[in-house]
Amino acid sequence: MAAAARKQKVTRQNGDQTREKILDAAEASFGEQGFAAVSLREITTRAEVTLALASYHFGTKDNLFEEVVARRATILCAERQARLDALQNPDVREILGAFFGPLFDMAKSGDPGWPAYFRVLARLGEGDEWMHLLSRYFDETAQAFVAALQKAMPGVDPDGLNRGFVMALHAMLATVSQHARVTTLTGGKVSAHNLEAAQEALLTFATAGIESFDSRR
Amino acid sequence: MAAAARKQKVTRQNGDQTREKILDAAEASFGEQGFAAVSLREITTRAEVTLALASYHFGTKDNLFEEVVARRATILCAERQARLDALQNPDVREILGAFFGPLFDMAKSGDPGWPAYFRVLARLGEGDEWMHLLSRYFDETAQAFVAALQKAMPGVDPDGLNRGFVMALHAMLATVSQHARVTTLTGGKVSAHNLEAAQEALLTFATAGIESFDSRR
DNA sequence: AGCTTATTTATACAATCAACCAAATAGTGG
DNA sequence: CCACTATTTGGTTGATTGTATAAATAAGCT
Repeated sequence: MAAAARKQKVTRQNGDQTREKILDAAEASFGEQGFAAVSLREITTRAEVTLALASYHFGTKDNLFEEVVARRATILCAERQARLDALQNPDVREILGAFFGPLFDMAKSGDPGWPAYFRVLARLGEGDEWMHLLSRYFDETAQAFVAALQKAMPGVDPDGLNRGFVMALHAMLATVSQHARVTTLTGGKVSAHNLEAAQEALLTFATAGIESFDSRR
Repeated sequence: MAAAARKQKVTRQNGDQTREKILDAAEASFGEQGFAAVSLREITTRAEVTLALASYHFGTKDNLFEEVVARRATILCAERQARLDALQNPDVREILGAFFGPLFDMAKSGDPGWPAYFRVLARLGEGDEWMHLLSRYFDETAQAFVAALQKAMPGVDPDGLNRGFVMALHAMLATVSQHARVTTLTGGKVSAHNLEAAQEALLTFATAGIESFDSRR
């Protein structure tokens, strides 16, 4: 019955449950309002734990934020890499599909944590304060995708390709965070929450955008 | 000699100068750190005025922020609209050029306030808290451009076009705010501050992206 | 000159913040 | 059972926050 493992698990289980509750609450609040606008009190209240537990489990507010980012980053990047590796001689659309796909699947998974997480990521991309987190958790996978694109488009200027990839990245974040701009701009006619249509539009848009750097077309 | 006008101007001139100083400082700080992370004390210190002058001239912090957004929004939208109106039977690339162009011209104008302002705008676009400001100051012009695109691409699904426009918008903001992601991703090989190259890449990327919604191509 | 108004200053306030700490609790291994 | 460790609690600390206010300054107008 693996008594030792169970005992150890039971011992830490309470603590881990608390950790997760705090991370969930922090993720939701950071996604809604951004890092600076959220207080630890708001997070711990939302998580239904006492204030000091945030310090106990995460030390500082900065550290808590990093752990929020890190928690799902690993899952996300692993899935991306797996989809990329499964492709054989992929074209641009397939590569970008492997890059965008996991986000939409997770957004539609029913776990409300994922949409909240994407809003956190979108905010990460707004300033340079947290650039080191983006680099640490996403650059490796991102570079693999850029390399794949380069292979699919031989002879294309790498600088332009990198610029295009980053632009596609921002378009992606604006989409999966379900940012309401497209809704207000159209007077409510287009909903940011229609992920099916958004995914198709994003893939079409980004594929054409990136392929446009190939002068042979 | 319009003595009355001059007198009134002189009376208010001191006040207007401090107003501008506060707006400049607020613009710079908000751009660097975001709304919530900046204190009024930091702004007034930077502007070399006393704290209470912020309250006197702008009332609340929220109001100061709105005036920061509004100040250059009118200039920007007027220039955009003028360039759009100057076009005759424009294609997609020309329309987007009229939309993006003013941003780059102003970024290169030498006034450091413009880059700071673009960083503020980029932050505005990441959350929904300030959506009403975006709507109030930018929607009218933006809708004119969407209409122009629709005219240049008759028969294209308007929803897709709107989605494409918003995606182009986010790519644009990431570009003109000179966000460092492209720099870190490439290990410093591509600089976010190379506006010439960035403008060309953005226009190429966005044009192809939006034209991709035209099924006749 | 005096009266009025706009601007600026210094100061205060109540609320909130992140971080810290000592004590209490509970579950585990010896 | 006892000692040990992880977890949780309640309370405090000193700093910082946005906003408000009363007094001072200056400048224009009659």
